[in-house]
Amino acid sequence: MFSKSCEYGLRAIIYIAQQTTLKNKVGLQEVSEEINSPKAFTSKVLSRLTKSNTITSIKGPYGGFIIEEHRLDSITISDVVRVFDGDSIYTSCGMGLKKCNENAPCPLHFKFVKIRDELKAMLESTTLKMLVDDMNTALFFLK
Amino acid sequence: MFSKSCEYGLRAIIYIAQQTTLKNKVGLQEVSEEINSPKAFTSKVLSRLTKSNTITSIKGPYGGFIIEEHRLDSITISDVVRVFDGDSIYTSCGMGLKKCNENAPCPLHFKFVKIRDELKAMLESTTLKMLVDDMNTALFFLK
DNA sequence: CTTATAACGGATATAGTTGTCCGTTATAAA
DNA sequence: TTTATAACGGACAACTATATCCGTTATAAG
Repeated sequence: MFSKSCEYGLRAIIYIAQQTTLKNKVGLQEVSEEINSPKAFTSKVLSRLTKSNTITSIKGPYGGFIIEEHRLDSITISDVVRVFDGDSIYTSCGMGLKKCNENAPCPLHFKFVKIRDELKAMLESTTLKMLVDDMNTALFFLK
Repeated sequence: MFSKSCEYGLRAIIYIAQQTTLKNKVGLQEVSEEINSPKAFTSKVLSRLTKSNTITSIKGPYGGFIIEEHRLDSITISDVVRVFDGDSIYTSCGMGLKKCNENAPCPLHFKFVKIRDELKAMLESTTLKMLVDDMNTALFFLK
């Protein structure tokens, strides 16, 4: 469904979001341990989130990664997915046709669009804040 | 969403199904032209569909590929997807956790399962016969 | 039986993704 | 100003998916 980069990115940003609400700044080492991901690769992943202005990085001693708290309810899962995988998940044809739309549909087009739109709605309506709140009321895992 | 192999496989089998209802046997050359896919690679794809007993191949002159007509309403899109991509699309975690289920869920698990189940239901309920019938009542494209 | 045809299958090439390594840059603390 | 720390960034390695090439096998027709 999503690329590995995107999967690590989702797990990482949710962990950072959670720690942000606890006023903790976290480093690469800690993130990769807590989400069980390869450290060097996770570094690239976090850089992409930083360059897309989704998270904030602080260099040097006592540095790390944070998310500005007021942004937790404006950053959605869809935002993160777009950073890594673009919008292909929302637009690309199920059977790989370059040009497939309601005017020139593949045989699966209309059934596919229905599911795709629901996925899109779910990802766009789910914010980091909602997920962090969920994690405070029940047990969820990131590794 | 699906692998390239799977995408070619879906387009190919729908084309073969359509031609089967017109009593036509089709060859590799024709299939790859009609679905706009690389010929040699499509050969591998069709071999997988043959070895999984989804389509039938006939070697030698006047050979080609067919689908036994009585099977058109028992072969689903899901069957084809499983041949190429297994059942990962139905079972794997959205954020890549090896062990993610309702007892040890990732933060997206329950929202994800909802969409996944709808996708599964759609793919499992869509038969080749339904798609071929659709193609007789409106214009659909395979390339 | 011979020939032409078309699927089959093994080997190899290419591309993209995932993953590692290591030196550089920024910066907080002493 | 020096030192230690942690993110950054470029190069490269490994792996997987995609794609091609070409000889082999089966078989229909003459």
